[in-house]
Amino acid sequence: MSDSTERRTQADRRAKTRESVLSAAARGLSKFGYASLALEHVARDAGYTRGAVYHQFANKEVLVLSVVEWVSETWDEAVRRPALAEGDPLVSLIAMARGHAHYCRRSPGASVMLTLRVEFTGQDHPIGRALEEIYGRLETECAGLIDAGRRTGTIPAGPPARLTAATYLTVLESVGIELQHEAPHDVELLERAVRGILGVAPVP
Amino acid sequence: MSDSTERRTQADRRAKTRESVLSAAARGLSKFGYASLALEHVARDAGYTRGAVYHQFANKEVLVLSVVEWVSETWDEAVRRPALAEGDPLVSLIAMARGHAHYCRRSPGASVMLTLRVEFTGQDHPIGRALEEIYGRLETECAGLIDAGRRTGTIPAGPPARLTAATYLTVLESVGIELQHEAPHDVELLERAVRGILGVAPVP
DNA sequence: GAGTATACGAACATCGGTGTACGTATGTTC
DNA sequence: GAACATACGTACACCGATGTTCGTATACTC
Repeated sequence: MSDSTERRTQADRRAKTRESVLSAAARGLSKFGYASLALEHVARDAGYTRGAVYHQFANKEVLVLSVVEWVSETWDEAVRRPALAEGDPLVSLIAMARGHAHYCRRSPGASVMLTLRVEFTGQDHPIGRALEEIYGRLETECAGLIDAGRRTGTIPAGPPARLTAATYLTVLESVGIELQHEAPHDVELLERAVRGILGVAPVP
Repeated sequence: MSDSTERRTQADRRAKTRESVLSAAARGLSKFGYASLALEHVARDAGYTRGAVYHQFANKEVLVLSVVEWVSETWDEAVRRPALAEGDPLVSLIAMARGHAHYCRRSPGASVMLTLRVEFTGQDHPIGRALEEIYGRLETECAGLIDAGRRTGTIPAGPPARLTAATYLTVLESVGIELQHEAPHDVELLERAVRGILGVAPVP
């Protein structure tokens, strides 16, 4: 009988377990944050015990770092790349905002990143450093887009590109999460905020 | 000898201790959040031991609730009231944003509130409820301002006032904190974001 | 100034959570 | 199918942090 509990190969079994645990850990992190995240709860939520979790991940820190990496890659594919595929810098920045709002609707990924960032900023911790790395790269890239748009003339002059980019990203994150269950106004309000930061006129 | 360690009356002594502990707890919360906040660290930072803390506050939860109340009242006086003193609703909303940016520069209060809100949203916890209470009132008030401004015509139509207010407050909080060490661009970028959300033209 | 209340420190009991050691069951290789 | 490797569960040791108890010093009352 080809029951659902049938997992033939070990690689399959391993992959399925890791995915379940990563997903449960992501949900847990978005609700409880790192410090209050109990691996017992994560394991239960994934349908296993802590033994399985510790078999797949060396420790709590490694598990969460894996979640961060996983979320980061997912977001890259779903939001960043499609937005960058647009030709114009301004169009890219707005597309990224709208794409992010849609991403927040269906994935706890953004909540995970925000929660961890709030928890670890100002600390000296591997997870904090991993987040800084990811956000730093993104900030640099967005600053580049802003600079390009300003040279082209589609984006008016304003505060330093780096700070404008930091503001842009912070707003993306917080507003996307705040309004994640308020479609369709999430997209509308996020675009309004972003246009304001960039200094371009409101949509008509 | 009138040394600095001289505290005559008991009420004075008590008040001084409570203030020191509250202030240390606020700094600690903004850095570590609730779960990772060790009362040993707070007491040390305030110049006492845990014994003093537990003498003044029943437990960790009560201490943090006191911090929340204290921050809330401080913010009210420094930011909300002066802004509401302005006649026009739109002017009030912008004044509140600018005032908040200044508040973030000098006080960890906003960081405390953000950290706690991220940590407790989605939980059923007294601290979470206290925050909901405070933010709910503020949101209602801001929604009222937006409605008023729209009736007057200084604020153009847009998404529901309640959601617009929620977005406004989220942005206030996150941007204020993100740029707290980036004067003078903090005020500039925060005003840009807020104007965008409200749908009013960028400042010239 | 003797007695009482308040402020604070020190030591202890307790608990939730992490990480580890070990046992069992399910695949894999020859 | 026998020997081995991998997946997972169970039980235990350990640690940090909370909250409580009790002792001591400082302020108030009469």
